[in-house]
Amino acid sequence: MSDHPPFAVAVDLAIFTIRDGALSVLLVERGEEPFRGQWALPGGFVEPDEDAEQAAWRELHEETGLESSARFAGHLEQLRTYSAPDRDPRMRVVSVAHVALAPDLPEPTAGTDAADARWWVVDDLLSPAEATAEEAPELAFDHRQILLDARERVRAKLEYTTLATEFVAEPFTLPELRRVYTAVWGSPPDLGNFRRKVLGTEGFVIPTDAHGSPTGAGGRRALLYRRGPAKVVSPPMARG
Amino acid sequence: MSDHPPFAVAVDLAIFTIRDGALSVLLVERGEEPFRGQWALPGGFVEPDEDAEQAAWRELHEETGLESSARFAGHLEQLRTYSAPDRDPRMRVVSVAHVALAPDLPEPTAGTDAADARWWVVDDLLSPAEATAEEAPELAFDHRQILLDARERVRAKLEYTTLATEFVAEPFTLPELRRVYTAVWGSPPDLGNFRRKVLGTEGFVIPTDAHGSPTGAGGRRALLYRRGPAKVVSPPMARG
DNA sequence: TATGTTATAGTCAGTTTGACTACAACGAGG
DNA sequence: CCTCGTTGTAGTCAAACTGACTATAACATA
Repeated sequence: MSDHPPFAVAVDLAIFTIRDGALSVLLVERGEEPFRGQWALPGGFVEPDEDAEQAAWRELHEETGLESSARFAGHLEQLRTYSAPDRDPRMRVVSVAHVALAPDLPEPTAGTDAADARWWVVDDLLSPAEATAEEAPELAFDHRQILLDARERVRAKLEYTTLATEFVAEPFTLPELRRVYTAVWGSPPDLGNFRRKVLGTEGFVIPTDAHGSPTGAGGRRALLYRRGPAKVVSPPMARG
Repeated sequence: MSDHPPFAVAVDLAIFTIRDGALSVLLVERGEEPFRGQWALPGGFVEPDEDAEQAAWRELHEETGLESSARFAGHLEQLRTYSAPDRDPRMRVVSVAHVALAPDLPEPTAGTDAADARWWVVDDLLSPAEATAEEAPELAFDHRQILLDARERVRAKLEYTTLATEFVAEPFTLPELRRVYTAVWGSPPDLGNFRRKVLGTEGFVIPTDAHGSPTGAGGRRALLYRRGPAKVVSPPMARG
């Protein structure tokens, strides 16, 4: 075994939500060098007395404006660790990236060291033929790769878990839940088969006896459901 | 954003192989404090000019005795990062754990700072009613948890990927491949259905025209196969 | 009240599964 | 060299699940 050179350890977050039917991610405009003025995933350094997950929760609360008092409804999990020696020009920084997702997150407030913060449509950011720079800026550091990995994680997890319910506020309707899949996968799952799968999976959702509100576009009002205790969907739901 | 306190960054490896029909993992006996004399996953610190994956490969070669010259046949992937503040009593160390697996790994040689190194049966180490201390020592640091997570990763990946082929040396027979599933899952998948799934999944295995050698227990000799290009199995193979 | 829109229910052929049974090929012991 | 136990291979069949539909009920809005 050799020496143990000092590293800085950071967390970065890909915070997802569904806005206007599109999978969206929170980015902050950097107010400091390096990459000043560029957009990046929110994040920060791990403090001496916390682990990476606690740091991620702390950053999540800071960036979304939900102070620790407010109970955060949603999901946070570790994605993977990025550790290329030159990923930060200043110094050696390894980043433990996390994925978070939640319904109904408010417009963010710029953090202390961020010039600005807003939601972006993920597919715009990652489309190969990048849209206009207005809609798809280059990301700082290796955050484009992190975002790619994070999107794939969420896409995959919708297949074999009940994670989609974390994207909607309770109570919710099945059409709302289906729109989550549509946003994340890019195309809607078959309506009838989707219902059959969700309702046929024990503990995926729990029916209530209430009906949703008018959507503004007419049509029958859907039943309202709550999240069930089930976590896995087996066999998985097929991706379009 | 605050300061960035210094951390040490290490990698730990859960190196799996199948020995005598049992999923086995390589442990080293620590020759240094802390946890001197206890058994631990092999690992080491990340050097200034390498990323975590490179460090993991380096440790893998060192610990298995395969020097970089010898081509390592197997698989290495990142598992997750463990960062509890008190996980190492000496100092703040975050560990990027990896899972490796390979066929036919030789008896290990003790590394420079390890008193000893040998293979252990994973299920013995992790069984709730721990067997005798001879067969199931307590692991140093949080390595029991890492090993639990690593085993679950391998179990899960056998379901929906062709990873099992990384546990056998080419060319291999289907019964050999089935023994991998038996060892990892704890019970054998149905013989006929297993063949149907493997042979029916395009690119899982490639048949050769050669037959295996006598097994010593009589019986028909099985056909030999090579790994195919397919990486995923969809729908997954059912576990037990 | 008419009309378009949306949720819900049901159908049906084709595929995949899980649990079997039958057969073929081989090594070893008499 | 013939028989027997062992192991690999092939096939069967009902049950479950899927993917692609059609039909109908329940609304909101005009």
